Amino acid sequence: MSSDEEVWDEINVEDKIINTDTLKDTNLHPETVNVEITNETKRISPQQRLMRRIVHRVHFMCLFVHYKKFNLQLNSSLHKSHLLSILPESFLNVKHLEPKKMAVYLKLLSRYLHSVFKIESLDDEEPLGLLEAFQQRKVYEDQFVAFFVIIMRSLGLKCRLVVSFNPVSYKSTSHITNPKKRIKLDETSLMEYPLTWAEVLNEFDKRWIHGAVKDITVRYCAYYGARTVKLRTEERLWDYMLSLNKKFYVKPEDKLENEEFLERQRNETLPTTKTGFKNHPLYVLESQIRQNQAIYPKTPVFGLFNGESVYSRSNLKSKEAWLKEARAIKDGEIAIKTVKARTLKKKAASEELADNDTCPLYGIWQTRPYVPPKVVDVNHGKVPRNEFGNLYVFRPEMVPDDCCHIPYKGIDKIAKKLDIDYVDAVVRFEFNRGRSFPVLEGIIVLEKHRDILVEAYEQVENHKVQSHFEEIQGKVINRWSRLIKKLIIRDRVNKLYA
DNA sequence: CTGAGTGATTTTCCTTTGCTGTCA
DNA sequence: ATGACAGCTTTGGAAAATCACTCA
Repeated sequence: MSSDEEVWDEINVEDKIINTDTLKDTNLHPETVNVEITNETKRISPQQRLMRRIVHRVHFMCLFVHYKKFNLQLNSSLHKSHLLSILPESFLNVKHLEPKKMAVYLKLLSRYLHSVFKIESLDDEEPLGLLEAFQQRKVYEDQFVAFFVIIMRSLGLKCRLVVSFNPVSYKSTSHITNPKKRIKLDETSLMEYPLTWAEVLNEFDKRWIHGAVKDITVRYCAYYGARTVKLRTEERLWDYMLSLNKKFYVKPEDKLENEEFLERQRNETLPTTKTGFKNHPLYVLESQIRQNQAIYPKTPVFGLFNGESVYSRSNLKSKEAWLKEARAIKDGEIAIKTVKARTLKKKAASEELADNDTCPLYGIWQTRPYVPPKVVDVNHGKVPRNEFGNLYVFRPEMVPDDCCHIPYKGIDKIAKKLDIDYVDAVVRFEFNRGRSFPVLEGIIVLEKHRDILVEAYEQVENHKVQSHFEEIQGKVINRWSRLIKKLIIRDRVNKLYA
């Protein structure tokens, strides 16, 4: 980690991206040059902001990948046997200890490991690998924690490597030039759980890496909702990285912990400042309600802040936006709010429709899960379709019963050839030339046709690959035979006339 | 030092079903 | 002939967030 950081420290983000665009802007207003220059120096330019964001992201991803790999190393049986070999016998019997005894045990183990390994800082030297570090009994802090985790895991205890990321922030230069770092083995939280922990603690973002990856920040931040969450700049990137590692089942201890996290969030004390309420994940003040938000129901009131009631937050969405989440508006529901809608330019101005300029918004309590259209008769039936002759499949659950989505390119032609009824699948909308257009990916067919279609598709694809191969093979053979014929001719000519 | 307030600037939100020319 | 496909052009206005600052 420290090596990563050194690398980042060397990059002076500010200096590299000053280009002519910013100068051009200042020159546009010669009469206000002074103002412009002070603004220019005080506020970072869009280019700088972009660069910082990229640096932030790359740093974040490097940390993520580094620790994921690091953690995988900790399961190696070689490391396990090495570490177990230096452990006194008294440490080996650790299963089924009471939480309190466990805490004592962990303290002793930690003390013992400290006596064996010398912890070095990583200032100048190239860090040693885990194996060399073990042999030389010299480790840096990450490795010390790693050894702890290895021992725990080889003794059959569940142990996480907890890593707190502190990627360079793009919000303030001080973070880029002086990243503060604090790594320590925290033993207090070990007391609370029968599970064993090793953690590497850092300033705000705390992540769990353990094959699967999990965000456990809530446990460590007192003001998670009011403060910490807002320091996150790349929530979408994080969600994406997590989704790559998602496990498809929830282990019992995870379930328990997830509940604990929810509980912790709920129990977090109300923010004490107005800014603390701004964009708080749970609470909202009526005066801060946004255009696409509403307070419903008006109970419970969580408390008072400056004489204002504190409510829970609920977002409103348009019918179309709900559909993208596979939810439909219940019958007879009336919009909570109405906002101005963006009416796209009609082809002819005269066709302008008057009723199109508002957008009704609904809350989640006014919706139900989307029910896809039914196949009328499975035996002879056709795939249902909407007024445009296709189907919305924004989410997997939006595929009608007895139907399936085959997302292969070119599969529609095969279905057509086999005379199988199908409809195009609309997976999202995209904007182009000021208008939105559906993006089609694959087709929807009756479930009973799936196998025959996929088989046919594979055959066609195989055939394509095969014929491409044969084409190339033919060319190669042709060239070789021409070359050899010509060589034979040359040889004969040489013999006859040389 | 902290948080409310401020103005300039950036981001988000809303929407929702082509056209044309080229080439195999 | 037919159909696949690339290139086209790149909404737009309002509201809210964000940033970098000031001030109490």
